[in-house]
Amino acid sequence: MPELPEVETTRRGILPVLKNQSIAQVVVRDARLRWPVAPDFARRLTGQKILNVERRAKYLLIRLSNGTVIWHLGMSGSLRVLAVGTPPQLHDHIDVVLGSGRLLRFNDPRRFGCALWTSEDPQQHELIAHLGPEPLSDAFNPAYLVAKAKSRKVAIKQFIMNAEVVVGVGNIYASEALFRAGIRPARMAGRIQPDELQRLVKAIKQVLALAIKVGGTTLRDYVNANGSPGYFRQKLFVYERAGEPCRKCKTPIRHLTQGNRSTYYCPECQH
DNA sequence: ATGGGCACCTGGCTGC
DNA sequence: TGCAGCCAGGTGCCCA
Repeated sequence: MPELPEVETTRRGILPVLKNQSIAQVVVRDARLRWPVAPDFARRLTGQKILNVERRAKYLLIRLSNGTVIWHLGMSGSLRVLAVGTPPQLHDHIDVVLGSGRLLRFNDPRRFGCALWTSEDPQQHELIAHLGPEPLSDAFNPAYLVAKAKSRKVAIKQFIMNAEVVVGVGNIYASEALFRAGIRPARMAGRIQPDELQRLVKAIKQVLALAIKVGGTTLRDYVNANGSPGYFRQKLFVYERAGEPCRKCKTPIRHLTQGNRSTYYCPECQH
């Protein structure tokens, strides 16, 4: 479910609630996530103070006085803030109960998410250390992307979805950014001209920044920390719009499959 | 090194 | 009404 804007929206929602709180209790109802929740997860967290909530790629980093929780929402996960005593529902796998009388509740129907405690520097964690630059940072710039794309034969859409190239660009925003940049998603990355890649860098930054501004995209079940949906769906130009008229030129939007994922583009606006 | 395909899992929708 | 088949915001891993 969540791409970078949804994870960032979640981070901003939970940060003020979690910051400087102590963890009174942790309830793990189902440990069968992508990687099983460690048997000592609850014990490691209980009694710790939450110092900050950061984000790297689509991972939330919950900084505690004794370490860090690396939390990923997978395809269908969400973190919500609720009052202690709120009855758990189906797929509510983990509760982090705070001293304030509120709790952080993790719901994840498909269980592709994970929650890992580490005492080490999370930036050095094997899931995080090898990741490419943050899309909204200066390190992600045209010169970088041009160098990175050189002689790469993968389709540009799969290329920008590769977290080693740039993090945080998922299936929705990859199609949307390519539309905004006017680039066809199936073209080989290494054959895209520098000026086009420059437009693409700009488009990725713009689309992600705008999506964060409006709270992300809710297609089916994404909700933020307050249980509210995101409003970027209204601003989608191509995603899930196959057959519908392009918002710029009225040409029907096309669909294709790349790497087992759906891609959408306008045959008139993208070359 | 690179690219491609599959696996993990549940639920919602479609069409027979 | 029931059910098989297909699809879904991610990403690690295995194979050529």
